Amino acid sequence: MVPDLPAFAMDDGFAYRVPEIIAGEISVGSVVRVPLAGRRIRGYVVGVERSAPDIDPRDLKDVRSVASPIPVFRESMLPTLRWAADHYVAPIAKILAKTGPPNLPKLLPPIELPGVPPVSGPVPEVSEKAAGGHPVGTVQILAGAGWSELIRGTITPPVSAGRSVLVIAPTAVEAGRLADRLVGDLGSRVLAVGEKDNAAVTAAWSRAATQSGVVVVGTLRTVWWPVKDLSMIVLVEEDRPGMKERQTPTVAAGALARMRSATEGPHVVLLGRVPGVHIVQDRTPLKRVPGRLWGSVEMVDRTDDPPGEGMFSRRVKVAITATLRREGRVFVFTHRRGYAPAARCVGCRKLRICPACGSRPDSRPFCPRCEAELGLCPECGGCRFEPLGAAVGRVTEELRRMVADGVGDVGSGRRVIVGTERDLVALEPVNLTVVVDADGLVRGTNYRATEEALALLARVAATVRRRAGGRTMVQTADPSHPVYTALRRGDPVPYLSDELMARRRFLLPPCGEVMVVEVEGVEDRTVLDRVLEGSTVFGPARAGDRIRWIVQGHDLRETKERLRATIGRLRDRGCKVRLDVDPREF
DNA sequence: AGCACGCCGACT
DNA sequence: GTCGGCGTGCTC
Repeated sequence: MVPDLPAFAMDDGFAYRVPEIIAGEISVGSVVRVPLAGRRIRGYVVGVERSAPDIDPRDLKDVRSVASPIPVFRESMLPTLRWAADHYVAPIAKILAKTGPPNLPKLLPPIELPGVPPVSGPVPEVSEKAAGGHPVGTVQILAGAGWSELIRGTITPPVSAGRSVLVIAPTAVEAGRLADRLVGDLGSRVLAVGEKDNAAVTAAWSRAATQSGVVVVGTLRTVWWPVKDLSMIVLVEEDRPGMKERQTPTVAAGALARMRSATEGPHVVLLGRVPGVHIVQDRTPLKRVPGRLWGSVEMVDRTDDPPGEGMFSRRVKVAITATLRREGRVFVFTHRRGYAPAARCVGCRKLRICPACGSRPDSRPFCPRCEAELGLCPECGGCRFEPLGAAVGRVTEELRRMVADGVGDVGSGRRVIVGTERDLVALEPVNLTVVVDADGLVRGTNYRATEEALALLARVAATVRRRAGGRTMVQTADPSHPVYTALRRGDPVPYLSDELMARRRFLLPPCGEVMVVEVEGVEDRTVLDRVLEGSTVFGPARAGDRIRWIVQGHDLRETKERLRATIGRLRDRGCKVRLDVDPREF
């Protein structure tokens, strides 16, 4: 039994005696209540044995009760869960806690499931094998549109064979949208997992754990669920930020799904426009669905512009006004990095201005320039402020000079919409999309900058209505860059192969391992010296209130094992330790 | 995570 | 002399 206490010291767990009366209710994965150090705590059963090998049975304490009528994980999941604890350097209790629902599970009476109308999918051989329970591994589907139909076709054979599937999207909005589309044909088989209502999430979890033939549709959290008869895990755009946990342990849905696939047998089906570089490394089979991955892209070389042209090239300005004249809609994409942040009131959307010095402060309570207390919004008295890319403000201003008041953000209903990455999810298709400064993305300092830029620009280029002759104009000063070549051709794969070669040369992921360690509350910059010996280390360096180390190596398993003890000691001393394994950026 | 046990400084 | 600070260690 592993106590539900987030400390490395609990990893080995403790042995307890199981009283006769509850013996029938206990199995691996049960949540139990046990006495420990003079109090009662919750714990997870990780093994049930006839006798404890190295302890006198008379010294054992009794399990007091079983808290969960359904085990929160299966014995077959334990290798994956242990792997996650090692790989992400997390206490096993923290990992085990992720498998269960937010509240205690409850037994639900089984429901009658509707029939499944037959539909064919893009990878019939994988679907059939999933239906028959014969594992094959991972496949990547490259498709630009119609994702819900593709998923529907892919999951139909296993679901009609009475097996279950898990469909994971990067955001709750996208998962909800997918679930809505699948409900049409699959009805009550679809378990839409929201993010807010804990009772509803618990009910969906309980259903998925006990009744096979269902389709769980949710976000990252569901990748841990002990879905009964799990035959397939579908990951939509596994490389998006939403598919990796932000806090320690920084688990990536894709990595966990692959590990579950290897040990429990479900197939992994990846769906997206631009797969990650690791797809080439792993030789994951690719299935291209007919049709373009994204709309047509036109590069606009800004070095051709006369000086003083402003934010938009002449060609782009002409295209914007022409689109508006034809009653079309325009999306102007910009990004925040490289610009000073500003903030606006969540209530009245007015820009926040410091009453003392007139500067444009961010969301914090004090002015970063003059340190005056900023207080409530002077316009409406609101107390919440959201960061606003200064880029969005400047782009909006410049566009207003061109098209008066037809400019707004997503949801404003205006004909010209200015937005960033986070606005893409809610954006309705447009006739023209403009990328203000693509070079800012491609030339990021991050080792994954170009890969990320291609994936993001592909999503941006997918916002146009293709049938109506829509297109994306990308402003750049470097039009021959390989990312733009891939973008123009509508094919990411050759670029990914080249990028993999470059990574191999520098032992960067996926050809090597990287990990970021951040410690808050220690002054001694040598605390990790001995632990990190043998790996390539960058740092320590200041990162806000923390000290940061970047650790790189061919294989960091031993380093991580040593780190467990050191991190445990640091946390016991009250230091905050953040560990980002396989970081998206460094 | 808690809680006991520990060893040093400021008090009736 | 003791009350109490919270650093180290243990919990079947």
